[in-house]
Amino acid sequence: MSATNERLLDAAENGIRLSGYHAVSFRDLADELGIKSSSVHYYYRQKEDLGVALVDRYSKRFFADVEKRAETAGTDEERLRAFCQTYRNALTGSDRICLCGMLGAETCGLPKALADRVEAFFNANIAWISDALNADMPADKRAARAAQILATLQGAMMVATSLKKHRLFDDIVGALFEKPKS
Amino acid sequence: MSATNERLLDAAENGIRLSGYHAVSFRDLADELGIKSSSVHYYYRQKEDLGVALVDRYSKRFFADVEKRAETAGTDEERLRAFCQTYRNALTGSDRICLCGMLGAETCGLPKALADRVEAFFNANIAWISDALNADMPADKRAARAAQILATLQGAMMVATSLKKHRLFDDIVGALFEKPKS
DNA sequence: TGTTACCTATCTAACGATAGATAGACACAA
DNA sequence: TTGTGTCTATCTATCGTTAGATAGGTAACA
Repeated sequence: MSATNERLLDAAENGIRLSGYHAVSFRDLADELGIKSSSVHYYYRQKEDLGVALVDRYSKRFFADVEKRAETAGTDEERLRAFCQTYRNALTGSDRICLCGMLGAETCGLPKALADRVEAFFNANIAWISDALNADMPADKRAARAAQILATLQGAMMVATSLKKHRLFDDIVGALFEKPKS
Repeated sequence: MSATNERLLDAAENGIRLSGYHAVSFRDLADELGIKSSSVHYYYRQKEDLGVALVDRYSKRFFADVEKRAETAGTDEERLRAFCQTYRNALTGSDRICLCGMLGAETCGLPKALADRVEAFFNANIAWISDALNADMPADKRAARAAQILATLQGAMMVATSLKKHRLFDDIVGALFEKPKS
């Protein structure tokens, strides 16, 4: 992949994570890179293609990061914390919500191929978390708990950036791990 | 407020909750109502004004519904459940995520006046939930727990609609109230 | 009563800006 | 010479927005 292509994906990812799919235009991306918008079409024939490539790269990087962090984790809870840390890093490293969080909200207004990738990302998230949950939890409860963790992470990013209080993300996710007083 | 004005707000709210602020145009709204886009400008000079009016109406209706449901609630937990029920009804009654959930994700791409209203909506949410939380919880933990509940609700709407599994919302929110096994 | 003035709600028509997209030429490197 | 990457130039469609006309209703006034 060429350097320009990579810069293109970077710019598009930033823009979408900040303001949404429909708020990002080929012209803006081209201007940011110092090229012409027709050159953007050279890399991605349609905007939809750019979106799909974006989610693919994002998803690949995301799970690579999760796996890397989970490698050194001993317990189930440590694996879960590693997962949440990937989200946290995505937020605090860029002040932007998850790419798929944004696209997930916009689902109904997206090209089908793009919406399908986002759906796949979420399903993979839930599958990963389910695996990390304590095995003595019944299977159906594991799925619900996994979905809850995913929803909390996504919602926490959205609320925290919207309120411009990034610490809120930590507070929210921290409460997720709190042991109930016995 | 005239009937046309009301239909206008309805159409705009539906569109934004489905696909986002930038995906909704005055022309589309006008077409849906069977009027001209210039007539939309008669009611709202700028798109920003329409957005602000939309959040104001949404917020007013939202808290009216919450209060109505909470009226008959005896315990703190019942009040909280009433709050969540308002969200659930917004989702299942329309297959759309929260208006402010969508706008919150798009915050960085919105006119400031609009982003401010969304922020105010979330702050009011957190304040309401905090009040409903058990008073013997320390104040700072109440705020974190309130933010967590809000984030979970918002995230649950997004994930559930994105995966087209609306039952998932109930599973997620249900897990929020689950008593830990002692 | 008749007239004048304003208000409401809509229209036609157009503005400049921007959207996504395409065709074809050019330069350069393998 | 073939492919890669970028350009110029352009297209059609749509964006938010504005100006100005029109018709009907209401209210004040002579």
